[in-house]
Amino acid sequence: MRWKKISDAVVRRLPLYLRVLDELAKHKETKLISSHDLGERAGVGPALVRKDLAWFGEFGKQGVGYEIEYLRSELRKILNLEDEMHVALIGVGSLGAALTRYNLRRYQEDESFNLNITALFDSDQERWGEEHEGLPIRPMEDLNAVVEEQHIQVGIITVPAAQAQTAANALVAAGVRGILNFAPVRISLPDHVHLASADMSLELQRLAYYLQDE
Amino acid sequence: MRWKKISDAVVRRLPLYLRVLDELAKHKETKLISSHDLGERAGVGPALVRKDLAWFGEFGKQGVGYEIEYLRSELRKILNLEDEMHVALIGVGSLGAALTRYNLRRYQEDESFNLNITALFDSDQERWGEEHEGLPIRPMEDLNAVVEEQHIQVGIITVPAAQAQTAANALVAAGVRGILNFAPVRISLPDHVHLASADMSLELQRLAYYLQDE
DNA sequence: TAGATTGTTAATCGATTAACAATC
DNA sequence: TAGATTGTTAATCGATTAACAATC
Repeated sequence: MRWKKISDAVVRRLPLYLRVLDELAKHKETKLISSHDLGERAGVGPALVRKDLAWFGEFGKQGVGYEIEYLRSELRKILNLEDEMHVALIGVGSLGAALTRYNLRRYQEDESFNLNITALFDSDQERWGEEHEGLPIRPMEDLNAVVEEQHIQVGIITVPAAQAQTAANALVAAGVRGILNFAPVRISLPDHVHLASADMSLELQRLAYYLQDE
Repeated sequence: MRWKKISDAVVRRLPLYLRVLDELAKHKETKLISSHDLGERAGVGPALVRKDLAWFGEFGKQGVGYEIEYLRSELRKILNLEDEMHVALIGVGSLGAALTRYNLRRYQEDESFNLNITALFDSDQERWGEEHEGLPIRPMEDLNAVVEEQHIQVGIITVPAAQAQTAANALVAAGVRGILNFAPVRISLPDHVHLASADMSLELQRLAYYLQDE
């Protein structure tokens, strides 16, 4: 599939829409949804919902709305969630271990959740061979080989801040094309590798701002 | 302090700037930084750095730049990070426990990090009384009392998706004014309570989009 | 003084919202 | 047919960038 230059603001909303549709599909109460209703549930205006979807095709019927199952399946195609995506996690401290557990559980419980952590790495020699959720903790030296073998496309970084850039470099060198960073530092990546970040301390500091006065 | 309607886009960048300044202050190699250099390290254009800061005052000197220590201390005031902020965490599963550990460590190691988890809650009776990182796990019934006693202003939600809204409601009722949500659902809050979210699955789904073709 | 860099205004760019013809 | 809702274009709104006078 190929659409030219969709803005990131649009791409960020697609998973929100998908989540609403997943929920509705599960309950099977209705077959149809309007842009108004979908927008309300996703926290987005109705015009924006229609505009976002229109970038990718015509999925609705005038006067009727969108068929939930159909739109859901189209969104899964658009987001590239049809095939399983393999993920490597670097840094099996308590946060890394928790995310692994959390992800595995979601993967097992939700048949349509295709994002799966399949390999764990840690630089601490003491941990090598240890198992978490059935996965062995491997040395960083194995990264290249495992990424190739398991067709890993994404890496999650849960190492301390000081080691995050090194971990990112190793992932990039191994051929990963997306990185989700939990470490509280900015990491630099070449243009062809995409970055997502989940930086709790930035979010908390932002909240602190809004707690002032009033 | 009171500035009228600063856009959220601006507020989100302030912690990035602060992080750069913290780092520079630690190494003590230079006393001054230009908007160009600060922007480069934070991943933001120089004009935008100056414009962002100018919302709050005049912190630089023409021809010279910004004094690192001074700007850092001003940003800490602006972001409301001077006083300690107490945080309650709801849902002490592996993720909640990991975040507690992670936060406590940061709090202990970094003298200027003032965000501190001081109370843990879980709805599972089995866990009550159990200790994590020196904090007892409490029943939700205690929330109101503890929030008041400990002057808790922010709540972190790490319960399963199905219980996230209930947890949020309880936090709001207890008087919390900011919530950081890790559960993969949208939660609704009254206008006076601010929301931050760290939703790993949304980020991974977004990455999946960018992994397509090329 | 000459060079550098701020604070700020004006210009540009991009994203959201409003409006409406098409049509189910 | 009448009512509803899409897809899309035009209008608005907001955020970023460029430019430059002020001044250290």
